[in-house]
Amino acid sequence: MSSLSNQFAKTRTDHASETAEDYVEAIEDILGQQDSCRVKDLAQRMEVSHVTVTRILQRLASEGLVTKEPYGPVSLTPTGKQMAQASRRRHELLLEFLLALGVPETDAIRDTEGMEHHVSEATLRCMETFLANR
Amino acid sequence: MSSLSNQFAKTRTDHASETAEDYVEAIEDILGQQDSCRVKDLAQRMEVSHVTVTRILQRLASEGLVTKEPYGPVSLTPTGKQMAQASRRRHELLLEFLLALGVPETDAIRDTEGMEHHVSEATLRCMETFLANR
DNA sequence: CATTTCATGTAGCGTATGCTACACTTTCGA
DNA sequence: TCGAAAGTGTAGCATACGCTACATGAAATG
Repeated sequence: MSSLSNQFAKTRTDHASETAEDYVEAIEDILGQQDSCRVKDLAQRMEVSHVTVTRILQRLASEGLVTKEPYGPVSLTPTGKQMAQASRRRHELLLEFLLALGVPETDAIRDTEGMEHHVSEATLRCMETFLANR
Repeated sequence: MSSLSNQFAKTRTDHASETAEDYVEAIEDILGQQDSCRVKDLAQRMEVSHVTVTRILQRLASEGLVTKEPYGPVSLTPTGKQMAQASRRRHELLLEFLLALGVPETDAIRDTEGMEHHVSEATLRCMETFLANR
């Protein structure tokens, strides 16, 4: 029961790192489609105002995940890239798993967004096993 | 891709209702174990200060989910009970599913806490089907 | 090259959640 | 029954994220 309570607390203080993961993943994604990632691109993608993006980018920069000059484009640091790729792996694996489970694509995509930050390595491995043996 | 972006936005504004679900579920749980649920019980359970609990309970009361007199115990309204039971169903089903998938109990419990608020009805049904056909 | 337009930055506000410190109620035991 | 202990409330602060409004930089266009 204590692990349960611990998790309640953890969940609540982890929103900042969830946001970090969402952003670095989005940045990597955008950079895979176009040559630069701008505040505007992120604002559109995340459906928030550019102000919110700017502030979050400042925090991510202070955490060493992104680099950005004033009025310049956003890029990922090596640490940021690493986080983005780990996040992406979870994202894609989870989505594939839900689809394999029979979840309609619309729901699977939606659920993946919410769930991806809460899936442990252990669970990911079980999902991989499930996919391999299906 | 737009449903993906929509979900980003939704995820970010849904923390309040996630908290509501956590709390009503915890309250129901506590009331199943003892005759009354106090601020102190919730504070211990959620591992936050009693101040945080008090404030959240005020919000939940204003939303019609709980009732509470000053210095008195907490109880669930019919609406609150309903939310608690729906939340509990998701919780238990998800946990059972993860265990059936082979996830170690410790990880399964932890993951369930984080994921339960992000699992759609569609996915829950698929998990039920999986459990039935295993 | 000037002006308009688009992108970005900053100021300032709101909500939700977290805390410590202090005040007040309730409860319990000497 | 009265004082200490436990529980609860309130004040005030911090962080994260959301916004609008306004200022400024950059880019595009006539």
